[in-house]
Amino acid sequence: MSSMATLPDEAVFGEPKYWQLRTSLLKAIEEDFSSGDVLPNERDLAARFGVARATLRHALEQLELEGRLVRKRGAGTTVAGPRVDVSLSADGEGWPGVDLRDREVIDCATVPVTDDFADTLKGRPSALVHRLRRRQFSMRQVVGLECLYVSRAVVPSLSTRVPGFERASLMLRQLRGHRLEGRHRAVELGVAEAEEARYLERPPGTAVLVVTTTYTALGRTAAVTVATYRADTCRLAFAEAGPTALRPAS
Amino acid sequence: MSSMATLPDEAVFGEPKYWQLRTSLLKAIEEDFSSGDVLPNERDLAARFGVARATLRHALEQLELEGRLVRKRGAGTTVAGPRVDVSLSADGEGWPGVDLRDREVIDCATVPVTDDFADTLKGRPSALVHRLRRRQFSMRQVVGLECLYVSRAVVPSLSTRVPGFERASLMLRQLRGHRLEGRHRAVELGVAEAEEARYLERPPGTAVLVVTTTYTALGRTAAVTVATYRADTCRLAFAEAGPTALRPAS
DNA sequence: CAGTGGTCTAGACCACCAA
DNA sequence: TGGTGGTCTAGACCACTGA
Repeated sequence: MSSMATLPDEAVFGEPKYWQLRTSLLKAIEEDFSSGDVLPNERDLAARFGVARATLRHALEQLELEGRLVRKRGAGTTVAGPRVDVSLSADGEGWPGVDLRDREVIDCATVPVTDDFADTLKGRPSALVHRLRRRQFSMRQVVGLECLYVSRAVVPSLSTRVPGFERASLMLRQLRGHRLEGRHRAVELGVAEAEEARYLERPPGTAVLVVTTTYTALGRTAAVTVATYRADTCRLAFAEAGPTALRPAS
Repeated sequence: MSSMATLPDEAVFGEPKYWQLRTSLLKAIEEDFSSGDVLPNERDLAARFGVARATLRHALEQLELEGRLVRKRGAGTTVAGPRVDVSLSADGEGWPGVDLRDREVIDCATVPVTDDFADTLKGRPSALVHRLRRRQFSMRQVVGLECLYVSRAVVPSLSTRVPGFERASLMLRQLRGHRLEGRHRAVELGVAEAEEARYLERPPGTAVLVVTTTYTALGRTAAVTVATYRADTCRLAFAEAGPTALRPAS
């Protein structure tokens, strides 16, 4: 605790106060705290460092973004555990995964295409696509939200009579029946909108890693998934597997 | 401009003001502005929306994190262009890339291992590794910083007489001489520390996408690269290439 | 130099959680 | 119900950019 009592005396000029504060706090939580420990409340901490609460909060925000702290309204601020590895290549050898471990179907329906995919995914006769939304867990914690759009050119019809859960596995089975011709992935930073945020059990505006995967089959874009993972608690792992998967050095 | 003049009348309760503000601004910059346009200054904007400047700034911070705005101290706030695609699989079929297009060598030296890699990378006789730091450009803009650590078990010696630039390509050549046995990648969110931030031409604390790649050769961890990309302006693309690269559907 | 975004303060009130 | 983090305000000063 002592090491977090003060700011460095010889203030590094040009370094904003909130950044020095972050560094001091980071050192403190690494040395004097461990995963799950509760930090003093913001007002006390601010007083102890001799700064305004807003300044202290600025530092805490940084550390939360880095996944070092977990703050909960009404409760308190605790030291975070190490990030959870989310494997993106487990499903990886092709189509989206079907295994139900750590996955929960939210809904599966046929809906109008959202603007972004209109050009790549739209089937001829109509502008409808199948949409499967799933929530992904790891270590019993919500880590991400996965939204899979499937073109009707690939999976033409889907009975509405079947409940969402079974419709989901029906769709995935049909999808896997096709030969996958290509896949493309992109990762970028985003923020969770209201609904998304609720599913992730976080406030709106939370930073998320957005993984967009495009699947090609039958010579066209057959499906697209947009998966968002909590940036504070997740690390995305692309295990490019064993020796044989790689081209030998030339 | 008119659409950004006010907050929605029927304030969605439970939605914080800064979030409504973000949404209004986002709509405005999508409808009434285009890439490169300059926004009114923060004091004017705050007044126009009838909020405190801090609240307005909170909204702008969100939009900046999302890559929709670019704010520059002393200059102003402008609407950002689309994110730059950084291909991580171009080098991709194996060892770190050697091509010099869009790459600038910062330095190449033999240094003591940094704590994090001590266990995985350390060679027997000493705790020294080779370190190559490069800056990566795309469209003439700095997008990332790449730091490659190479075990001395794989590249034993490296003349200090040769200047950094040539030493770099010498090292890479030796590295590529080995057969690559495996590779592992992870992506997570981080923030740029002071020095890192300078290279990226951003203030400290800037959100970055951290890509950690581990290379296996000679039955051990031969090299590790830690690459950081500006999260606001970059999208990481993993082109998993053509049809043949994928396993046929079973 | 005037104008911009960046930092910091001191204080208020609110929404939520746990005892 | 008391204490926590979350939001918001009004104002000050600083550091930087560009004409």
